Amino acid sequence: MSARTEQLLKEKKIKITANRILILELLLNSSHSLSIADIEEDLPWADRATIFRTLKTFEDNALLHAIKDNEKSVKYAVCSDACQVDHHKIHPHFHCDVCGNTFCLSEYNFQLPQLPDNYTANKYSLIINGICSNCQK
Amino acid sequence: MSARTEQLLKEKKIKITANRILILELLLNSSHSLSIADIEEDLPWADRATIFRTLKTFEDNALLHAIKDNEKSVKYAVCSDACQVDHHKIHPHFHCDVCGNTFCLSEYNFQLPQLPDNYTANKYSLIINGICSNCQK
DNA sequence: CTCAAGTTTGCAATTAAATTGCATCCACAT
DNA sequence: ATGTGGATGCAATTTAATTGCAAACTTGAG
Repeated sequence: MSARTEQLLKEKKIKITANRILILELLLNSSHSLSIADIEEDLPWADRATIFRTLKTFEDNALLHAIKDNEKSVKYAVCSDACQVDHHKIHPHFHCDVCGNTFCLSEYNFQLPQLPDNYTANKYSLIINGICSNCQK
Repeated sequence: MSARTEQLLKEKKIKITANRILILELLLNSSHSLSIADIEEDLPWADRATIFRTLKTFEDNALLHAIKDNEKSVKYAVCSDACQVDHHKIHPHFHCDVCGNTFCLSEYNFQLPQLPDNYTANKYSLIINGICSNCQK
């Protein structure tokens, strides 16, 4: 287990188990967000329900966030440091329509839109669809 | 059939049928976006598959857009005039965590974020979660 | 080090949404 | 008026998300 993995789990007081270590490290080392199916593929011995509940635990503890891009299934990405500073605020993600990957762009700030009167916002989620650098012809 | 409904369908060269008229008018008259289940409830005699395919037709013709908020099912909203001007660009939506409704805020502009090098964007979808004016205590 | 208490896990089953096949029906251009 | 391609209804299927339960773990107290 890497120091970062251990630190993240202890910080959030999440009990350390083999599944959690492996799932978290998979997410930490991935350049893009992963679906439950993606994780199942990378950890074939792991149970879908366990993955599901592990991700839920991580999400409840603000270790990662769920992203709904244009694919059928929800994807998950670990919060970057920048993102963790203010977990509930800004989540820009880029979904490549060619490779289908979704990348976290939490370091790219944007201007929050003005809301109608009496509306209050807790969380902003921005999905940008397009073509990533790898897929440019 | 209202003049607007007829105009929208003819403009997009979509064959006019009873289902399409009713589904489109339902969406046009709704203050918030609707799921397939919502439409089924409002038009109890209508078939789920027909609603599904009707919405798909509308979406393919840029008459409406699909929104994935935090609920289980996808919702649909007719593009506002402002939105239609540049259909593929900006779609801010507000999802109220109390009543569960999702409102289209296409008239509220925001600043597009800067993208990493060699990324190109086709479409931006912004979901804002919070509390709408009706649900404020 | 050992054990109890509370969590997590694996398996199987369920829920619920999205999607499709196919035969029939309908809108509309001619 | 009519033929044709597209639209519809029904039933079934696919697929993702979610839960129940018993067994296996993790951890803190002794």
